[in-house]
Amino acid sequence: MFSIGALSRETGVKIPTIRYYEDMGLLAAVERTQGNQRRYGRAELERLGFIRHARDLGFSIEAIRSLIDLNTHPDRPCAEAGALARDQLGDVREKITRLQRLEVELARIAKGCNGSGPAGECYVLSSLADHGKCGSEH
Amino acid sequence: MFSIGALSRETGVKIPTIRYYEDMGLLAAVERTQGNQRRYGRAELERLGFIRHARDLGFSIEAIRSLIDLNTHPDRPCAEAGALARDQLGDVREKITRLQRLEVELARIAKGCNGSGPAGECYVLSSLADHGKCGSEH
DNA sequence: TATAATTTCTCTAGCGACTAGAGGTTCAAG
DNA sequence: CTTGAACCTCTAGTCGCTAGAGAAATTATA
Repeated sequence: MFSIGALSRETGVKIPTIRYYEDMGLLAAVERTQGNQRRYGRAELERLGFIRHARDLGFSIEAIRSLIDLNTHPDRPCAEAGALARDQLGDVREKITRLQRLEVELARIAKGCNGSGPAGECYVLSSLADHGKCGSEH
Repeated sequence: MFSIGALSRETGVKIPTIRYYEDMGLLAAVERTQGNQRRYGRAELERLGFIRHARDLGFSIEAIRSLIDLNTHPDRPCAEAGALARDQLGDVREKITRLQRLEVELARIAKGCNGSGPAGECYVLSSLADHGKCGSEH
């Protein structure tokens, strides 16, 4: 039996976040001591690990709710889980593409500034004022 | 003289967002008609373009405040603008690195699920439950 | 000029995923 | 049995917007 603090130490998830996951319905409302304090068991430790791992991979709370739902119904087909993972992968790839375009522009802009001149001649500032200087859309 | 709606159409920035930028101090509080409606000129159009461009590149409102500050004091050294751009570039590169690690893991996880079996045997779900299956940290 | 349609005004609240703090209660060690 | 750490609930704040209510101003048409 873990207190919320012990669970937090075990999993690396902060205490208010654990309570937040309970509010969001990702963690069940566990049993309490007579003094109203939460007491967790192995099952909750594992589920919290699952949640944390999914969060680290960028899944939304909403998506995790679906994943947990599947996880607790092992007889249901797993196509939905695969779809969620592929959606997430698509999102990540989109973000990477977008960020790489930004990287190119920012590198170009940052390189143009040697920091020695006055702001009136600064390439960073003039680049921001004039989108036309950018090589691509962003 | 533009109304806020005209400014919005010109720049592609939504009306509530324009008012938000004013609240945040990025756009000056412009003159009003007798009926209290905002009227903008060329200067605001350009500044809003600057803001939008910087936002598109991922600069925070806070960073943009500094950039605008420099922009309106052309006599000051531009080293700060360069530093802000390099910070932003560093942020973007960090995000890219992180997302690329996620991409690898997600691709591995998603690939393991052909969607035909029951959730009880789903590779996506078991991967989420067991971080140890991951090739690297994330 | 009268009226109707559109735009604008301010203000409040909501999004996602937490995080921080106040003020009070319970637990565990000595 | 006292002390201090950990816990409880609740509210509000973070960021960068976005949506909606209800009222007032502006613009277009008859």
